[in-house]
Amino acid sequence: MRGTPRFLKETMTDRADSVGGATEDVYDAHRMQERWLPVWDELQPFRSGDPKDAREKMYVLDMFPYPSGDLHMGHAEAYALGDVVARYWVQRGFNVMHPIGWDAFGLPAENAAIKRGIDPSVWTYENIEQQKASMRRYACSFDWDRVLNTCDPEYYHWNQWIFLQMFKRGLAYRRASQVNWCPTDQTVLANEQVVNGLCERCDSPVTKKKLTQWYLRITDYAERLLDDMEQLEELWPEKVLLMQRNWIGRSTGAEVEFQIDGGVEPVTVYTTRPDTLFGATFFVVAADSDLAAELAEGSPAQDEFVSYLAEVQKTSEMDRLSTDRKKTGVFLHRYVINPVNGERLPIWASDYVLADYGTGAIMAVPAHDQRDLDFAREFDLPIRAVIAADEDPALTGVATSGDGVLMNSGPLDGLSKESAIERIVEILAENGQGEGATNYRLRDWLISRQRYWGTPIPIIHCSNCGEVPVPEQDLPVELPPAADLDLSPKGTSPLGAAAEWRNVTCPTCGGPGQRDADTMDTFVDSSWYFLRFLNPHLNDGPFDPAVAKEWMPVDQYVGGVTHAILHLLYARFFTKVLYDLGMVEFNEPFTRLLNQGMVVMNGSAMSKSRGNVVRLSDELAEHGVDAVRLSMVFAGPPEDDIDWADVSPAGAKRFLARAWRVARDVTSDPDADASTGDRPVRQATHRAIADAQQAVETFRFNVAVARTMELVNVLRKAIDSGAGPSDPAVREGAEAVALLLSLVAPYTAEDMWAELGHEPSVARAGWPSVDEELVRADAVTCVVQIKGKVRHRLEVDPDIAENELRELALNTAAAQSAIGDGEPQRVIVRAPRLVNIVP
RNA sequence: GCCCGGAUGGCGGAAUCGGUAGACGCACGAGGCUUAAACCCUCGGGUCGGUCAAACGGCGUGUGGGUUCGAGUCCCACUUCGGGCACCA
Repeated sequence: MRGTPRFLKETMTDRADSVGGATEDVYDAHRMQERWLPVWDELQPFRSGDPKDAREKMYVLDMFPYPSGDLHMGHAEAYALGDVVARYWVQRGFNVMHPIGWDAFGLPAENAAIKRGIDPSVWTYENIEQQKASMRRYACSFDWDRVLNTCDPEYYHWNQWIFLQMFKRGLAYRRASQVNWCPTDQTVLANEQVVNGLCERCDSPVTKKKLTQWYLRITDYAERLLDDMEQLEELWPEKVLLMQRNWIGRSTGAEVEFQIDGGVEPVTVYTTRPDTLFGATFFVVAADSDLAAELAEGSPAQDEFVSYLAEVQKTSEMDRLSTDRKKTGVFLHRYVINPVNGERLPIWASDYVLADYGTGAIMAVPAHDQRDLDFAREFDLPIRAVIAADEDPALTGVATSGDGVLMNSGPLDGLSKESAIERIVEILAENGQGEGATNYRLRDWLISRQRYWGTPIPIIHCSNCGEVPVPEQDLPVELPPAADLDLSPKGTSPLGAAAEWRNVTCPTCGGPGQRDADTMDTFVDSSWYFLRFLNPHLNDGPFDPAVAKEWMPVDQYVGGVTHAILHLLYARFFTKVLYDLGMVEFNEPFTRLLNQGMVVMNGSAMSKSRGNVVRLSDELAEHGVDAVRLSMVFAGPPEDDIDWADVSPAGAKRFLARAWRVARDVTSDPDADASTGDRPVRQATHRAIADAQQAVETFRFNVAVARTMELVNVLRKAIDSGAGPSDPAVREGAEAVALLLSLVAPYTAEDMWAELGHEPSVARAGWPSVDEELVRADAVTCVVQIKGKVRHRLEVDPDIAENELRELALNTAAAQSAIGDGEPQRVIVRAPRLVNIVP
């Protein structure tokens, strides 16, 4: 201990010498860290690239970090948990690949650059070096030969390459649409950057703006993204699968064609309730759709429509989301014809219909859809019920949307909802007026960003040839130096000002062209990085398909639930695209997924503004790496949040010191024959190993630690007042503790291993084998219940026969007094644990 | 509003299949070691009653009901906390 006065240290050393001659007598976490780090650097116990390695392969992956400053408590938890899994499988004899890299592109680097006038790359690489050093000290079992940074041209080269493959197949395309716009930062925002309608950076209300942007056609994969989740059942948290299902949002219904009165082209609507078609009393198109503008053109309502649209565009996202907002809209003085009954329905434009879902137009059935009803009541439009119900929606203001018998619906009258849907789809199909259809909530992925620090989009715009892909041999398109550019937000990409970089000749016609000035969303980077780890420096492709066949898919992925939707969905999408390109033979990238919770403080997320940030570096300095890691792992189930206020790294350290002293106290030789040792101690040891093994494999790491603690308690007692320090069973137990602890507290485990006379590294020493004979108890306690209440306890042989146990139980005084003279009504025997007597 | 998940001592949490509720730890208390303190070692504790202490008994896993010989675990209703989605037709 660093603060221990000198004279005390000497006293303790004297005592140690008199006991057994151990070189160190005090558990000193910092001494251990200094002692073992260089040894591990030398041994590289977690290198995984040897082609001659015969061990079975296992790919364990932690979500890679964004390099914003040094590691924090969240990292400490995530990497401690991932490390337990990786180190466990190494001990079990697997060839574990456990790589790490940096998700190094992104806005914080650019913000820091603007603020301090330095190059984003300088800030980024400095942080990476700092985090790398911290991870090394934190004893993460990473394979340091596989490090990658997504901001390296050798990495984003392949972002561009994959983008071009998608572009060639029509999966990457540019279109104009309404996007989230931050008026302060003058930039487009991704959906995930809009928090409660506010810009996550500057908190200004987000509005919509029509811009031409690049998209990836993830909606083409909606069906497969949904269906392939079957493979992940039981292997991914149910919660994540559910969130993904909801996000994709499949719905089934029908598309119905409506003729515009006096028009030529029909308009199609999507509805999940085609059975209510006879209840349609008006028609609504999204105010910001092209169709609305076309219909308004030349109509008496044109001026009104134009000012309404302007109003809608100005409306902040926050207001738009408010639930009790009044419905607004404009009557376009145009009509559509209801295909089933020929009725003329007035067409309205409103912002409650979304331009980018379905067809951007709906048939309104106010009696059976709350939104339509609200709108109808606002503008005095007719309401016609077509499903029988007790209440009249026109009077109550509450739409009846449940099941019921159809009425006022011609051929559908008297049918149930289900059969009416079936029937109407048949009728529409026969008349060529519609068909059954499926729709998804999922939208195409907007990937272009007006930012500097990202992957340039490898497209050249040419006035003759249009969008021309940069030839593959010219990749990567590297970022121009930041020094000459103004990175401050101004609504267009900073790259636009890099004239020399931007103006190029068109690869197709040789005429003047301009590079696309936008960069890619950083989620592109993380959508395939797990494949790049296989060959992080490969020059002629993103990865080697043959190597991918050996290692992929990732056996165990570990990361925060914050990425439950976006990152995991995008990575699954990319994997399916690569499958279609013939580059991989699997269609799901992550076989098993473990979501760890967050580290919070006093119930809320740590943040500077709350002033409740616990600094990892302080905790490490005070308690040592192992104690912090152990605290994280022992605090509770990995998927639950950890409240640091409830965690005791001091207690963890106390336990580690206790374990360490047990190893130090062992006096037998390393080759002592355990089978001659004390049987109860041996039983405790083997039971602890068996339980811990089971617990680790089911992610109950806290339980594995508890079993290790129990074993240490048994060993402490055995040494002090039982079998004694020379008993071989005590050595066997201490060695088991070192091996169990090697997953959680690598320094302590290594030091114990050395104290026990073994060579490093304990991390590769192998998992102790369990002797089943020792796991079985010699005697178990059997409870005798009378009507389900415990009245007596018996010590019995674990293999006792049911009859025998029954007799024993019936002969107890408790049973006798309960039964009296007669026969018991019922006796339930569950040998060897329980007998329940019902008198 | 819709969809999920949870609720166990002062606290974090354990508890395969419905079968001894509260493992392990934190905090706390008592004792031992020590001139003393810290460290360390041992012991204690759900709660109410009972007792010098114990034995022993009643109650007890958010609330109310149900199924069962037996429920923290299964079913129904509710309370409450947390998460996701949110005008998706």
